[in-house]
Amino acid sequence: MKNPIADLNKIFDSRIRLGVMSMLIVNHEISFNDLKQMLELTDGNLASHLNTLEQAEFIEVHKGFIGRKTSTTYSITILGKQAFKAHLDALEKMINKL
Amino acid sequence: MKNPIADLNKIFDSRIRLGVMSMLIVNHEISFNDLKQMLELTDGNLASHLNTLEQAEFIEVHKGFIGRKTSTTYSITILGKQAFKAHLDALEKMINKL
DNA sequence: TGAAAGTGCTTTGTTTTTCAAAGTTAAGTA
DNA sequence: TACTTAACTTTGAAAAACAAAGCACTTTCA
Repeated sequence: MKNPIADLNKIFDSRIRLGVMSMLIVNHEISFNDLKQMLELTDGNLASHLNTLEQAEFIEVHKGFIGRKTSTTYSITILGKQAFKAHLDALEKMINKL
Repeated sequence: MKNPIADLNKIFDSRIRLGVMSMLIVNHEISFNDLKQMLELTDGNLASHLNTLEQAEFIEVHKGFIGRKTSTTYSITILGKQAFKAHLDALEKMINKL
């Protein structure tokens, strides 16, 4: 039998990063603030997880405005989509031995 | 909208513990050694994760023998089964907004 | 105009988690 | 008696998670 966890992506071990990715798969673009509120995180905590995802090139940042207020939004990259789907597939495989 | 990660169990953030649980859901009883080999872990690392799961009362230990050799085996508890299933449900819900 | 509040960070420092490696105990084997 | 295997525990180091505070900038409100 094969190691069942070998294909799970270490980056997605984190509930928070998993949450960010799942939100970004559903909504094309989400603001920092919305992520913060939905996931109930402090600024620093969220920022560091977003940073990890950005380093991995799984998400992209867009600096913009809403009216005249600054607004930073995030979206998933193609690479991120692939990695996330691969992770979900691996999870599914691991579990569907049930 | 509700916090999508609120129902994910922190204990299952770990790939390793996730792997242990998924193996124990499939196979009623597994030895330390088999887990070690399947998940490709060092003794200490596996032992500590098993310990975490045991503390949470998600798994049970059975000290026994194979022939005259000692053999420690592990099995999932009812609580563990519930917690794992709840976690998988939460994951599914989170993801099935796709 | 000036204080307060919001956005999106970075910095700081603590706590927690993760691991590998080495040591340990107890039993089995050559 | 030495060596091996099983299943740990201990140690220690590195990485990760996190809250809180600070910061730069802007807008809003009294």
